[in-house]
Amino acid sequence: MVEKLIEKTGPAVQLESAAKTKGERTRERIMDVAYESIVQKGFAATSVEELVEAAGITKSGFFYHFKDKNDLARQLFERFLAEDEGIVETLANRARELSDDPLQSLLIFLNLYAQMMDDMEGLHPGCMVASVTYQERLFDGEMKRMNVEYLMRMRARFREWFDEISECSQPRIEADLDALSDHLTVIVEGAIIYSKALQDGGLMGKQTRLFRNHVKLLFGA
Amino acid sequence: MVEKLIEKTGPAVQLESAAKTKGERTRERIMDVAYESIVQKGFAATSVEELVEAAGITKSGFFYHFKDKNDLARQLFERFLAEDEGIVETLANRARELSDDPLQSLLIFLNLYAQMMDDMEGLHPGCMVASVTYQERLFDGEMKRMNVEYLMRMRARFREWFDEISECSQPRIEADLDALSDHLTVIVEGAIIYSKALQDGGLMGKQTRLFRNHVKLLFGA
DNA sequence: TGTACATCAGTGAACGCGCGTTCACTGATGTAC
DNA sequence: TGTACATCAGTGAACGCGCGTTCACTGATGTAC
Repeated sequence: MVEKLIEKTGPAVQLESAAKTKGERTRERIMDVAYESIVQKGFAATSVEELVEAAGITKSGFFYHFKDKNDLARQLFERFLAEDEGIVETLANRARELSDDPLQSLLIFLNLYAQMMDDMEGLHPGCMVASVTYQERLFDGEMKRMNVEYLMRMRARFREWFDEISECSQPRIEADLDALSDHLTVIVEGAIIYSKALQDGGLMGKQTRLFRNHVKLLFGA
Repeated sequence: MVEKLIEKTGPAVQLESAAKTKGERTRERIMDVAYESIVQKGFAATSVEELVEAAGITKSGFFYHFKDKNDLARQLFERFLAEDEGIVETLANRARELSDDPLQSLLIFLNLYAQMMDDMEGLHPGCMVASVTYQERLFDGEMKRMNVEYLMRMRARFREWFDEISECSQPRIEADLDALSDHLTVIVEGAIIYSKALQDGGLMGKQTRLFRNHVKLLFGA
């Protein structure tokens, strides 16, 4: 078992997931059903009772794994943010490999991102951000801080990218690069709400491609 | 009193608001404090108790005005949708008056809309859409239907505008006009979440102006 | 103008249900000697 | 290899609190005659 793990070159998260104990599996099962329920009904409307029923344990079993209900929310949010940033990181790296030109690589990235959304065709982890934001009072300040820091990292990432692009090609009209750096996240968050309301999973990919068009028009030859 | 009302040329809603009875004033006071609380903490986290305390009545007084808690949500959502569409209608009409060219009038509209957001600098009624969407299970199907119909009317409104624009000036690159018609609503919804999370009211106006830039780049000379 | 009745706009107390949380206990698994 | 102990991963029952909701009642205002 140990030898097999050492052969792996993946991140720490993979090592952990391979060496799951019974307790860890249960804990993750709770988090899985909780995630599903929270993005669909919101945190307040998700009861511990229904979670433990879906996870096949008792209520007290839940409190063995989580200090209280907020603790579950915090851990869920943490896991989601890590996943989401992992995806963006992966797609960004792939896009960078496919082109040396920053504009081209961003356009490739946006295509990859939009494609991923098309494939998802249902729940997007980004729901969590909106969920947390709309019920912030329920959660502790730590979650709010995590949320802000996540958004700032996203902003910084795209701001850098746009700075690189600006060095090569100048924008067709004056551009607010800070606002533009937030724009993708804003669009994705909005598209999630919209697609949830209309029950139309194809919307998110389309909205992302509009942002791609925008960038293309702004910096394209 | 009556003569004064007849002189008014405003919409029916103004006539109503001028002839408020005591009960209607209380009802609206409840709705005002409820609105504030719901967009800040969500519907589930807003208790009837705190609402009646803020409104200065007793719990039973609340149930004199509303059948149950969902009834409050439904009435609030109805009021919000009417308000929001009123604003869009007003700004659109003003923009149409200021220019005969559909592209120019849309650009003017977007400026007016962005300016309104700058002035608001805090809560935007659009919060309600996200609030409802994220807690849909709590509400009845009627609210969901209202939400969908609202979004479809917004889509249709902008779709028409873009069709007009397309007749005059052709897009610089191929454009998905349906997606583009949703784009403003998507951006506004996303920007509300973003600005709530970051406590930065200036974001919504900036994000709206990005959409304006997008349209300008796409159809501009 | 006064009286009788109806409606409006609530009050106050109580209820019951579900929720998050606790606590004493337990069988299974792991570890030391 | 067997025994003693510790930790893991829970169980089951109970609790108390707050919430939405109900219901009998009431003072103030409006209306008919």
